[in-house]
Amino acid sequence: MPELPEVETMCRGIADIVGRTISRVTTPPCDYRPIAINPGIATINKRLARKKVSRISRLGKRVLIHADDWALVIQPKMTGLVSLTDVPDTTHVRIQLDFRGNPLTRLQFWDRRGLGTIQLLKESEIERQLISGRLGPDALSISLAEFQERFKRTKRPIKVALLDQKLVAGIGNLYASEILHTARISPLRPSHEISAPRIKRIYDAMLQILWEAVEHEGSTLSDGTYRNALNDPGSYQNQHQVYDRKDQPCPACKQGVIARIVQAQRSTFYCPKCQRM
DNA sequence: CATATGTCCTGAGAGC
DNA sequence: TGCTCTCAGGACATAT
Repeated sequence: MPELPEVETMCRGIADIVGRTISRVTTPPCDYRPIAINPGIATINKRLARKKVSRISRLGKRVLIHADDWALVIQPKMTGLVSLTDVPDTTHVRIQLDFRGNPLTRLQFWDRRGLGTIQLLKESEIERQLISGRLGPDALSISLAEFQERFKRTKRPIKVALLDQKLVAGIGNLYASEILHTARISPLRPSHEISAPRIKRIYDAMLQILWEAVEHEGSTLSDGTYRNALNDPGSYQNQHQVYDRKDQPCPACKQGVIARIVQAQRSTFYCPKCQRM
């Protein structure tokens, strides 16, 4: 489940295509239902062929490939992978970019479950289509003051609020549990009831966890599909304190036992002993 | 407006 | 062994 650290790793992994000229964009034949792609592949190919990639950027959990005044926006969602090297199989490749020059370089977006999406947007449309009303500030750049302000305004449990991309962009189900464990805050606590110093603890934990996870190139879970640009797994899964560790002892307080609960139809893992407030 | 719920999708793993 | 069933969750659509 690519969240901010995994998507950031994907972006860094494809940095080599900056400066390269796209020769063509294709969607390989696929037996599965076609992925959501807008506009169609023929239009995308027409607009991007012969254009030079100017930069790569990330918006929350999306990868943006900029060329000319276009941005190809890839949203990996659950099982998507953007890579210049081998993807797990050839049957779930959803889009491929070929480049002039070295024919071995090609970028593939692979997505087994096909929940991911692909959009081609004018640079000038990014703000209106992707950001305003949809995405809050990025988790790695939001200020403490803005973070406190935003989480003061919702009554939902803090875990559920952390997943709302309109409040802060980039946190997903795995890192939300890890962040709250490091901050020693109960995932059940209504966000607006949490004191400013405790919200600061969550903010600090968010930056610490996300940056550490970026350094570890993300988390590769038991399904093994998430890989970095060299097709190696990430290593942050070895640092997980609570995620998917139900019934194991809490690594922090050594007294509690990790519990799994369900909030907003998502698993939450936490230590009821040391995350009481 | 704020919040809650349903939906999409595939394949791993559980259980019998 | 082979079958059926459940579950994983990001983000949008729709309902309350």
